[in-house]
Amino acid sequence: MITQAGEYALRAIVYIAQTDPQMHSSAGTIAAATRVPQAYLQKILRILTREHLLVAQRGVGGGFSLAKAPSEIRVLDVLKACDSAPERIEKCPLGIQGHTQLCTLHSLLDQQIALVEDAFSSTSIADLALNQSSVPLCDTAADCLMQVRIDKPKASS
Amino acid sequence: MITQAGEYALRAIVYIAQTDPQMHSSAGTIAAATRVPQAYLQKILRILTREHLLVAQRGVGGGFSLAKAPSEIRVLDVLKACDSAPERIEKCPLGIQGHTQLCTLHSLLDQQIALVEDAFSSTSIADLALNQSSVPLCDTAADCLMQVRIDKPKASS
DNA sequence: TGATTTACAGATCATCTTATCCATTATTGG
DNA sequence: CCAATAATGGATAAGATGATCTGTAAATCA
Repeated sequence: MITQAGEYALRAIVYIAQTDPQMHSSAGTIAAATRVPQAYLQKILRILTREHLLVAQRGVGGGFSLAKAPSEIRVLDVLKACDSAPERIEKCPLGIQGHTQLCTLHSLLDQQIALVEDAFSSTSIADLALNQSSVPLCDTAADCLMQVRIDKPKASS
Repeated sequence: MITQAGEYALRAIVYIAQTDPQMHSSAGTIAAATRVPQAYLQKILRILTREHLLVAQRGVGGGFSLAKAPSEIRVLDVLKACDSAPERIEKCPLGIQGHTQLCTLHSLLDQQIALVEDAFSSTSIADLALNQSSVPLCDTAADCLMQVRIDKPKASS
């Protein structure tokens, strides 16, 4: 349905939307919380930053935060950013001249794509972020942060 | 949405459904008509035969034909045969213990998958095959056959 | 200024999907 | 039996996606 990169991007951006808007989340923290390979996630976060869905901050206390309000980011925007959005079938995939209308098969396929695209277009990250009645994406932010700290003991040399 | 193999498989099976049920269509003929690389299509046709959606016949006049009535073959069956069917999200993709319910994000994704699966499950090949009111998948069978013949001149050595 | 943190950039690797090629086997027709 | 046709099987190549690694640049803190 969507690519792995698209799935990872959505996890990351939903996670960030659930954290304090003032804070930055580092790639390592997000990776641990969302169970995504960190090195790969970093590339995806870079893409989302380039596409102005996130803002990045380097150095101590840095990381990533949303570039806009969660309600202003559509699921479709995130998927488009990492080339994972469903693409409508514009013209005959067989490349037959004169087939100006889609055949029955491709009409069916395009119709399904259209429905999915609609759903992703009308759902914002705010709709997916944690609230009273929703089920959380991952364990609580506190848990995740703890886990990261535990993994990094002080070097003693 | 679906893989290339799935798309090719559907093209092929819809094409065959539009031909005389008594006749066999060779891989070369189907490939030319549906604009699919012949060598690759042959592997897909083999899969569809193994899965008992098609029957194969070797030798002169041989080729492929449907194993059942077009109305008895669902789009979903064809996609499943070539591992291109949308897969429901059964459990938390993050692998978090205790997440017995899907989070809001994955509920959205699973819901879309379910809708598409439903559509593909309730549409048969008969629904896609040529009839009075439908748009054809490819050029007429006659055209396609001609094209194949033209491409194969008699060897003269 | 120096050390630490963290994002950035590019190269590389692995895996999966897509696609090609060639030899072999079965079937038909003369 | 021989020749032609067409599916089958397996090996291999090419491309895209997913994932890793290493070094560099920027920011913070002491």
